[in-house]
Amino acid sequence: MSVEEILSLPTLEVAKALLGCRLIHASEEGLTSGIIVETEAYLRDDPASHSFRKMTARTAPMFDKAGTIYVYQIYGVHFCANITTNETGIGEAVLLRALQPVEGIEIMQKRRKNTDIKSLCSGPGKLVEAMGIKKTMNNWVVNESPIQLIAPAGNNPEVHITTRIGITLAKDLNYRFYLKNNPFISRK
DNA sequence: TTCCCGATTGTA
DNA sequence: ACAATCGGGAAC
Repeated sequence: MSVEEILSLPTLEVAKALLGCRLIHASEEGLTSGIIVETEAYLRDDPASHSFRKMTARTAPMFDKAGTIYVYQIYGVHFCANITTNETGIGEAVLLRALQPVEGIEIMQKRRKNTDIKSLCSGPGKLVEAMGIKKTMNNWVVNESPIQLIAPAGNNPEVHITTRIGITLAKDLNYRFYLKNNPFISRK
């Protein structure tokens, strides 16, 4: 399946199909990339979603076309990155929660001040920092910017589905997806 | 304009 | 177990 095809799927399917895809950032500092190993879906009728029942200035990127990047600050400390899904006007997105580092590991380690490869991208705030994703990249579009996405060549990986992490509303929905037995996910 | 709190992380 | 830290969004 091509990236274009993946991004045209319903949000929950995108969250699953993004697993195994390669995320690349060709930055000024150099190129970093990793395999997406963990995601979460946020839907429009989902109380835990920033887009729940309304659009605001902050969440506008979630309502843009599929492939738009939504970057927001959390806890006043960290940033998280989402890939928007669905057609323009529908506020849904997939949160990138963990990557398996592939290229530019030294650059990631420099950004993260951390030498343990397992801890480089094992969380939404961690991967954003390691990949050099900035708030200014909010509204960028995948494959129309230095942020690139490449679909996997091989067959379908085995996927685990669980409840989402760190939320209180709608905490029982099984909207979290990760690659089974992958050591680079945020939590077991 | 005030107030509350979160899709987290690193340290104790 | 808990502090760090700040902007969005709702309430007043």
